[in-house]
Amino acid sequence: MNYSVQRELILDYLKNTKEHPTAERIYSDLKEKLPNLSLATVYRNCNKLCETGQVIRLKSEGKTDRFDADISDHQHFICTSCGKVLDLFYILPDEYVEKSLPKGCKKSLYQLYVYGVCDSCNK
Amino acid sequence: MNYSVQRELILDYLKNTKEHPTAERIYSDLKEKLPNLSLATVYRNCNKLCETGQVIRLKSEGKTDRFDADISDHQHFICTSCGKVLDLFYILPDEYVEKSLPKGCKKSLYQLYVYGVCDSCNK
DNA sequence: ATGCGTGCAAACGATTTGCAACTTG
DNA sequence: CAAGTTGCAAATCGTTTGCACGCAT
Repeated sequence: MNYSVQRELILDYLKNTKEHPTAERIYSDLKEKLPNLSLATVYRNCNKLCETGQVIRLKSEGKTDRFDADISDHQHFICTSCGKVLDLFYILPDEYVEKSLPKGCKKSLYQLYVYGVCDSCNK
Repeated sequence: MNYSVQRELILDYLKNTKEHPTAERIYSDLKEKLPNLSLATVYRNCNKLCETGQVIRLKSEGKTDRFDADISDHQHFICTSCGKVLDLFYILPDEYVEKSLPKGCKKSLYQLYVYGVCDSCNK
């Protein structure tokens, strides 16, 4: 994989946010620095970064996927009211998950989504 | 919400399968009994059944969502090779999940997706 | 020089919507 | 009769792809 300015900036952007942004969001925010960035490039790079394991793709409440460059062991809370995604530091006990797998299945990773209403929406 | 034959058959169909079918699948299978069923009707009814909590919508590996009328406390294993979705009977300890929530957040439900390779794909 | 990455516009595929006709209560 | 539901086709929207050009190695 060759170096590219776009990819570097996208990864930087993702590493410096806690927002779990959509591709569209990454695109519009980076457009300032890279005026002729295209949305397709954002998608292409996010996909590559996912393949290399540097980024995680999240299925959020709506239809739009979100991206996260925090690849440490953590899960997500999704607000069903505003759609916001927050980090959740609940770690599942591996042995138990392992035991509950259907026969013959090998697990690679898991994602836990907790749905609910966030602090600000509760008011 | 009024009664409708279509909705009843869709719910019946979902209750009698372990396949976690896509809308397309429900549509083509029910087409035999209801020759002029339309895909839009399947989506409309699955959405309504989700709203009333009788059905759960699953974000699967690919882009197509799947539906599940088993609303008991269970989770899902997704095969990254063939896309199959299997039930997983691992129950998260509620109190721990509760404790890990960001401040002020109220949880309603959670979904755990374990990714990996299933028995048949392992061979 | 060769191939990888880009921007653009067009294509794609899953899901939703507007509408007129038909059921349901 | 009023409101909810349907089938159809068209619209929408997130995401991907083909292409010609430019940059990395």
